[in-house]
Amino acid sequence: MLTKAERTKQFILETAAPIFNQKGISGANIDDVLAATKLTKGCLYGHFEGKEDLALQVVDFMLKTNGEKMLSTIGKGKTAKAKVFAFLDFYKDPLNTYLKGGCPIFNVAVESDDHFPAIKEKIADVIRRGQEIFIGVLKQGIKDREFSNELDPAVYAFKAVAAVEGAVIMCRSMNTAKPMAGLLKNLKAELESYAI
Amino acid sequence: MLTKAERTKQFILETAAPIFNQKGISGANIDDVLAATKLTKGCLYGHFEGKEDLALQVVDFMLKTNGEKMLSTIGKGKTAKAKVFAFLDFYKDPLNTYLKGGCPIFNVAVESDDHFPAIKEKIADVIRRGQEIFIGVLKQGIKDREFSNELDPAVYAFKAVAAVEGAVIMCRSMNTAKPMAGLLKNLKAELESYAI
DNA sequence: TTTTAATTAAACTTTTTAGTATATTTTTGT
DNA sequence: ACAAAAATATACTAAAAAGTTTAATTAAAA
Repeated sequence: MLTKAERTKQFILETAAPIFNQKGISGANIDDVLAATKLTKGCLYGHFEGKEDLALQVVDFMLKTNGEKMLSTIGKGKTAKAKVFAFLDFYKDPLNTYLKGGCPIFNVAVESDDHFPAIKEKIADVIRRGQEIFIGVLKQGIKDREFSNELDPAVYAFKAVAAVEGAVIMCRSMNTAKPMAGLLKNLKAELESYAI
Repeated sequence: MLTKAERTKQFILETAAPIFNQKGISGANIDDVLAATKLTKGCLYGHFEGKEDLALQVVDFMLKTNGEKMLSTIGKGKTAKAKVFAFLDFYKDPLNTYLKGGCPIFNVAVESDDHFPAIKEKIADVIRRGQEIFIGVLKQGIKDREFSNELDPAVYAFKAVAAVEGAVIMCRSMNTAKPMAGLLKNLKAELESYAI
């Protein structure tokens, strides 16, 4: 069992995550977190060195959580096609993401791009690992004769992620999930066009 | 000719734009702008009411500039296909965007999503108008027998923008333009598969 | 059931950033 | 050349956010 301190720290991270995901690292502030957790400064500073430390750990928490959810989602698919479809459907309701504020990877990617090099590198790692996994699934699908070898795993994996994530941002801005549905149908149809 | 005041204001906007585009609205600060412009507070506050006013006008400036560049780019294409290709190539070098820091539309979209409703609405308008134009080009292409009517203009337009913009973010994070090349080739090939 | 760990409460200091004021100097358009 | 406009220099104030301190209280693990 977790100690009280560990549970509190976890609770802070869980509560701070949507705040940072929505307002960004620069936009979020300690008082927001204190208000949301209803903890005091003394307590928060007992668990984190300061805002920078908190921000870093919140980012780590969001990436870890996102990775787990994603892996568990695609893990449910037995075939390569099922895994890809599961991935595609992960953000099928972009207005209502499991973590308030959209996809943390891309939110943090945009903000860290130019002036948080350490965080940027973490995001880059996550993206690269995601691509490797996606490509691996597609290659397995080709090996298993699920897909023809006309399918280019690297290109499809990159396109699928870029398109879905770009779509999340567009849909959230326009406040409509509609175009996402058409996109997912299209990306699924494209994959199926390679089915043997 | 512009008055001195108008030229200075324009200069401030031009200089502040990359700062806001890179650091975000929350992350950018007045002193950054003063340092970059080498102007004094008295001067800056003579042209803008405060940071919020500056941020708003910087966003307007970025969106206007982006729109002009984009329109002029696709305007160079004579055929629908050429126009779409021109759009696709707009961010073919995502590490080196005309405005430092990547695409301002998506950067601002991500940041404004949850806590700058007025700016969010501006971005949504820009995205909607962009989609309308893109769809219009594709419809014209179908009308002109450039493309078969199997092509779904709304779906392709949305996918192309989402994918390219998502790719810009991914490439910038990973510090490589490589996957963008594969994506563009693929999106072009897909469009050409509808050529009559 | 202690005693150790965690948390609160409240009043602070510090730092950063935004914003103001004004007399002086420089530039511009006429 | 001159009056108006623009920008500077300097020295502020104000506000917001970060971070500190410590004694008192509460809750948890041994």
